[in-house]
Amino acid sequence: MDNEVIFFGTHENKVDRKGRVSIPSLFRQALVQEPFQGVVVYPALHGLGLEGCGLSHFQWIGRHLDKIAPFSRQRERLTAQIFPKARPLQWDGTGRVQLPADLMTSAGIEDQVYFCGMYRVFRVLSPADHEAFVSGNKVEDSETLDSLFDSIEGDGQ
Amino acid sequence: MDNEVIFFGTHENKVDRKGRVSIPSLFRQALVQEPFQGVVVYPALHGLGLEGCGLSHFQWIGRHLDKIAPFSRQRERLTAQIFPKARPLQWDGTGRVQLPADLMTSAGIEDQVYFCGMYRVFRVLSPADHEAFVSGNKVEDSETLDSLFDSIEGDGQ
DNA sequence: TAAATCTCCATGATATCCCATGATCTCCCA
DNA sequence: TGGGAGATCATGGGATATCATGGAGATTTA
Repeated sequence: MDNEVIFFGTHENKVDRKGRVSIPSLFRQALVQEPFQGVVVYPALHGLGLEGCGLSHFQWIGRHLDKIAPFSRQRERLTAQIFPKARPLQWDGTGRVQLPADLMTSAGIEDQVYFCGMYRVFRVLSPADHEAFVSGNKVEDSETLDSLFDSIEGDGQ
Repeated sequence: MDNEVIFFGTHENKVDRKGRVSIPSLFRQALVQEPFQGVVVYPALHGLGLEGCGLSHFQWIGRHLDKIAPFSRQRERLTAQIFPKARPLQWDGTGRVQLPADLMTSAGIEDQVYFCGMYRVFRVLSPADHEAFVSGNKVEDSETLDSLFDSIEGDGQ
């Protein structure tokens, strides 16, 4: 394939009683060229479940934060939203990672998860959240947060 | 010839009981110069069946998403509409790919499909959908989503 | 020392590879 | 112009590899 990291498709996997999950093979293939053979996982910004990505995309997110004034409340809020709960998870020889208990709790994940490819990132959802996700029923965030996120610019043209 | 990818014609192929389909030889020839020897397939945005294209055209779609604010709701909605159901399918030595079960289900595909060349993309349709497609009877999508996609600009000129 | 984490191996299901077959198409020469 | 040899293509089936998953044992951490 190409060297661009893109996450495709929906993959239903089990969480065993030790909290291990297989990262879908397609996702690992997308990340083979990354220096860190693993994923970074954090609570999703808009409502449902967890979000994950490769380490280098996580660094790219950080660079977007760098565009915001260093001591502003906005920067602090966004940073607080992502980093304290984010974890780099390295997969083992069989492609599994161990989901931290606090992330599982905050996402309502128990013994089954859905991995949803979302271009540069992916979602990790409980069955219930996945159901809501595909049917378009979103849990609404606070308007305040929304407007914060919307204020960050894209790559432009 | 040029290196420009264009899909021509209509091709009727069988889906075997393993879910394999031959990608029409003409389509594969159109993609010989692509780095990824396969196609990306996803539910058609406007109505019927599945849509497919080469990876680089799909990446071009992604680059439009990159123009949208990274954490915005609009970006997330557009992404969620395409990527969780999109799959890169690499063809084997005989030019066949394996159609994922969820895509077959969502497109009502069983043991026979029609490939319709549509310039830069192509359709993969069940016999019934193909019938409706050629006779011009479209199933309409939600207006909301349509207007979202329509708001994305082309390359201009 | 108990709990948690990691490594390694086994297993069933699934997807992929490889070869065979007939049908169609192309090409070349009578 | 016709017809036969060879190539290409779609398709079928068996063999093989990959993947997700479970569990035992080793290693680390608290």
